[in-house]
Amino acid sequence: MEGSGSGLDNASIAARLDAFASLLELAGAGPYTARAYRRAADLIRTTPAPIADLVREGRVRELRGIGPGIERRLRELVETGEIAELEELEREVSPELAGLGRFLGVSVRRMLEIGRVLGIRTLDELREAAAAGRLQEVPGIGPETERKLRAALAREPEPAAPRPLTLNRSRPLVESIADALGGVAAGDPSRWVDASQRFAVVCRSPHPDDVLDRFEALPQIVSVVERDERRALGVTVEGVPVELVVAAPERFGTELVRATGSPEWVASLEPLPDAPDEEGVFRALGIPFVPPELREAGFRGEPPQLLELTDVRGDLHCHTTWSDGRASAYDMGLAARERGYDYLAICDHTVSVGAVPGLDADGVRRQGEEIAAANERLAPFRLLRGSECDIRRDGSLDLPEDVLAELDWVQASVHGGQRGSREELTGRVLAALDSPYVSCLSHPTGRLINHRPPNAIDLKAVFAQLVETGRAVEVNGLPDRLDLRDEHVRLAREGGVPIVVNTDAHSTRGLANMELAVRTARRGGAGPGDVLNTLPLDELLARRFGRPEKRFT
DNA sequence: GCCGTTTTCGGCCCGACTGTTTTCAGTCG
Repeated sequence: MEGSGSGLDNASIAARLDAFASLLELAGAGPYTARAYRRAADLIRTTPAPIADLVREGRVRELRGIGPGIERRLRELVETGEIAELEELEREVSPELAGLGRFLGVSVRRMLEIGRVLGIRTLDELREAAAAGRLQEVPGIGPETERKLRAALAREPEPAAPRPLTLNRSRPLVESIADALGGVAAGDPSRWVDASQRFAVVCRSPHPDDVLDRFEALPQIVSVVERDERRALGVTVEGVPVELVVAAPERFGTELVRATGSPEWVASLEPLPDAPDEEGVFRALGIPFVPPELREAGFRGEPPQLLELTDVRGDLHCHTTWSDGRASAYDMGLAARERGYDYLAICDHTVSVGAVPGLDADGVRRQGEEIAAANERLAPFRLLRGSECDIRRDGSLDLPEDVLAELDWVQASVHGGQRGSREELTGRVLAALDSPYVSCLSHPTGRLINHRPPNAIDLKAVFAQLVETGRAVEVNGLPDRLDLRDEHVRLAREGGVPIVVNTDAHSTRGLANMELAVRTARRGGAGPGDVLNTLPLDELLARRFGRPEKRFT
């Protein structure tokens, strides 16, 4: 609301851009044009930066995603209250229906087709038509699509909320600002929260005005929406709010603990004593130092010994050009050796994944020859012959037993049919774990942060089966997976399931995501003793339970 | 229409697959 003299708040502006996007798309504008308007609308809807003010100040283009074209439309909207071309387009089609497509998950074109066939122009009329069972009158809509549309119509629209940032974006965001100000990154990313929403930087200075001025002048800050003596709330070029706290030197530790911990955890320690550093705060509280990853609601007592990145001796899940990776097995091995590892398991996809190139039995064997040759050049470092073997719809594995038996390490994963029922998914995974050749279950819940919810799988049942047969479960370090997530790591660890921290790297750079897997494991309280790939290679291979000798003797 | 550690043009993932439907949108890594 603040400062919007024209009465145009961000939500209204975003709604107009969204409508424009839909109608431009319909009018035959390029798909990238419509996408650009939608992205700008999403940004404007969720940022606390006052867009109307930024337009008047000529600063709106500092936001990433707003260029000269959209700025022109925004200026028109702010100055005249409308976008003339949009009003023109709206004479021809129902803007309400056009906008609905996005909400209901169907294309604008189909939405308007629904309106044309059923002779309706508003959401209320659409609801009536749906209730009257008329949706199937529209060509291309069968019983299944009707069911989905009715379900979507029954949902209440969710209030706009900014998408949380995954760690590959959230950490650089706070770190770049902290570095520029000589401060320390805080907020959710400092605890390695997988989907961060609260961003903060804490600086130490007896002259807060200087720091606050520098913050306002940073190139990555577009707008400062709140400022008082020692605190400011700025909005970055990504539209994300970042809190700056300038602590007096004697209270730096206090403010850092406050800005790092989750609100619930901080509240449980209040009042926080003054101290110049974090250690001083914990000392004054009379409790042991708590690593940032554990500063969550409910944490009490003595922190366990946590896994360190340097404990990890190898990575047990990566891809190569044999499937959808970008580097050869040799290059991946070289990069892993440079990271100080002793081993790396090459686990390319198998054929039934479909959407990516996958290996069949013959491919796995030919790759084995390449890996053997690479090992001669990499020794004593060792590439392991592995597979990310798909768990098919019927719970069977996507490679024949004799091929699986040749491999050193088998990750098993569900790829297709992830929206199946709890019974289906749990059954599939348990059936796959029946095979003695599976070493580790990959990305068990299949979630993709901001894209796909976790599968309906009974993790407790799966964990019980893993414990019984001594197989491991993965913490996948891809920033949008982090699967198992923190709370499931805790569940696995408490159940005695061996954990493996992996990157699922598709390039040599991807191997760096090990830190995300390690931090996620730490958030779940995992120590080196819980994690199999802290072991030397011979011990790791000796720990592969469930091999034929165990099963068949 | 926007953008840049492929920087002022050429990408912006995409192509096979699936379910539902009979032409297309969603899914998957």
